[in-house]
Amino acid sequence: MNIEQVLSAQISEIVTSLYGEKLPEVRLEKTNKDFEGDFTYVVFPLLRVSRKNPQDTANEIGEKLKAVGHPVVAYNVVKGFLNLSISNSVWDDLLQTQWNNPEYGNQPAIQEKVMVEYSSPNTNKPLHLGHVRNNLLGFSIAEIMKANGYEVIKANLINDRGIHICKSMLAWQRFGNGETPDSSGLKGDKLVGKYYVAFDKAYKAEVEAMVAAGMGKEDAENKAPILLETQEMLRRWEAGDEVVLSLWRTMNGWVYKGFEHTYHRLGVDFDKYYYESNTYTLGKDIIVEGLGKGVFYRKEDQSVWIDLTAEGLDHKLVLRKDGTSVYITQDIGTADQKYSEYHTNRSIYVVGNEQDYHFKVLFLIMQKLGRAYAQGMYHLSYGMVDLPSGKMKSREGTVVDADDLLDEMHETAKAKTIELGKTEGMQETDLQQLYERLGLAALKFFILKVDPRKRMLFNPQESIDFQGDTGPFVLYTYARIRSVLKQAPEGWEVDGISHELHNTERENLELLYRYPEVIRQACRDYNPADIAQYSLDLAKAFNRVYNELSLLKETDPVRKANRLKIAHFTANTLRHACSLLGIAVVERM
RNA sequence: GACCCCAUAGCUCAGUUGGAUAGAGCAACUGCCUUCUAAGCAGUAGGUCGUUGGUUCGAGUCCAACUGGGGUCGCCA
Repeated sequence: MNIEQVLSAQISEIVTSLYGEKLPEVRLEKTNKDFEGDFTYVVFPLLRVSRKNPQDTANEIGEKLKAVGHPVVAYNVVKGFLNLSISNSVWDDLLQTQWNNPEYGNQPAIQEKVMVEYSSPNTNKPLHLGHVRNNLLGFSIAEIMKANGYEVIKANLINDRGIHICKSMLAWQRFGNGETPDSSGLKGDKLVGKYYVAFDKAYKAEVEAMVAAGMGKEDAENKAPILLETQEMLRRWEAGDEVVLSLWRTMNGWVYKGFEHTYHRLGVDFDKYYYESNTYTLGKDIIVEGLGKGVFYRKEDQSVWIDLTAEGLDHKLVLRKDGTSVYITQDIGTADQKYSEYHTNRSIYVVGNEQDYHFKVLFLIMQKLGRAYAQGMYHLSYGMVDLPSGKMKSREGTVVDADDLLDEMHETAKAKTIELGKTEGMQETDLQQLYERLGLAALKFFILKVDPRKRMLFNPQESIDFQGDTGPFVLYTYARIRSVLKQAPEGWEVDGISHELHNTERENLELLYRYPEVIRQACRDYNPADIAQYSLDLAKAFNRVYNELSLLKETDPVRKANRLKIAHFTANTLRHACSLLGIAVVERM
């Protein structure tokens, strides 16, 4: 039972005895910084039963709480706010039992499995900043769920087939002259992306020529020879044409190699890969099942639909008139497949908010089909990363390439580090690792500290900060603590009776105390930003301690030991929080 | 046209289930390194929380309308 629960129970009991009314729940808040106290109880809602003014009501409760003896040692009342000060022994107890616990914050294992599907790239172009946000969110959510006791399966559903890949393939056939990643030195995904752009260029030229020759624009867009040829290529792919399949395998192979490189550098990984070339036929049998159950209906043209007007949505096509599947057909089939393989209690889809409607429909369909697991499906819908000029568009080249960005971050980290000149005597390999980790930390923090649901702005003209509320700041605080601890003399960990805590120490401990709840909250909200914001608060709190008080030079051995324990505890927690964000700490910077 | 999301300081973002005088960082300005890492700390300045109503002891937070931005809307994924 934590302190809030103890307090809530005490208050509940006091209120019942004073006013004879049982409270549904007692809500405590963290006391505002400008007031004395640790927790605040707002008494306004109580006035109805206390029949006294706010001051008297609060005083009455405060007096009784204090009389209990623990944990409240003092209180004050401002208007209707009852501010409670908690005994130092609470913080001391936390410190002595947890300061050296590297697992602090982790929740006990629960018997629940969750699949987190993220990344899910198309294989016709390289990854850009939008994918980076997806990857970082997916990875972080997976880590957060693990810390909350879930068994997590990270899945990547690769969109490896379809008209867009055929576009790259056709353009390569036509303009590529046999170019390969080896022959050109280009990363595989970049090479394929290059031909995707080449296709678009050739296509636009054809359309333009046809329009100039007098054809209507829409007509031209549908009848451009290069497009017709691409559609023919897709038909041959579906028919199992070995020539097409072989080219498809080769080019996808290049892309996977390129992706693997970027994933590895980003530090994300997967337990399970799904390929749409395998899953795109799934779901048709479920459509039949749904027709039998009356969930779907068939139109005269043989296409199959679901009527969701009762749910405030629309009619939605689930199978084309020619019997081929659409996007949602696959997702219906894949959902069943995932469940039959893993029997997950929850399934999280990390996908952009442009697909909000799609997932709303998908989840409804699974429910109507009577799938019990539908209850645990969740769409982690995140906003786009916009540029000052607007949306990123691959075809138009207005994208921030993931690899380029990572290189840039590395170089910036290097320049800043050299400028500060604190890395004397470090090995070259260690320095390279430092630059890479710093650059990644800056990027990851920049992305993860904002609410996933909101769209965010990235300005390539302004480099991502290394100062202020940033990843490097958190790493700096960690490295600073490590540096101090390295210099601490042997045997500093003396035990002793608790003493009066300095304000900054107390605030540091209060934050440490909150960490497990932050982890639970981040899981409830599916929001890594909770962790990021918290780690900033914690780092700031420690830096205040550091600036106001001596650690190594403290003469009182017990105070010194406790202060170093706070430092150690903070470092552990920062490292833990960083790991949930996919950020690796550095021992020195 | 219908539906969904968003709007907080010059910029980028926080703001717990409705609570006290709306907070950080960046940019600007002022202090603090012959003492544990100054990628830090302390401070100054910067706000009609898009607008107008409503709900109530209390609204940045909830409701409605409006304005502005983004997204989606039967055969791309």
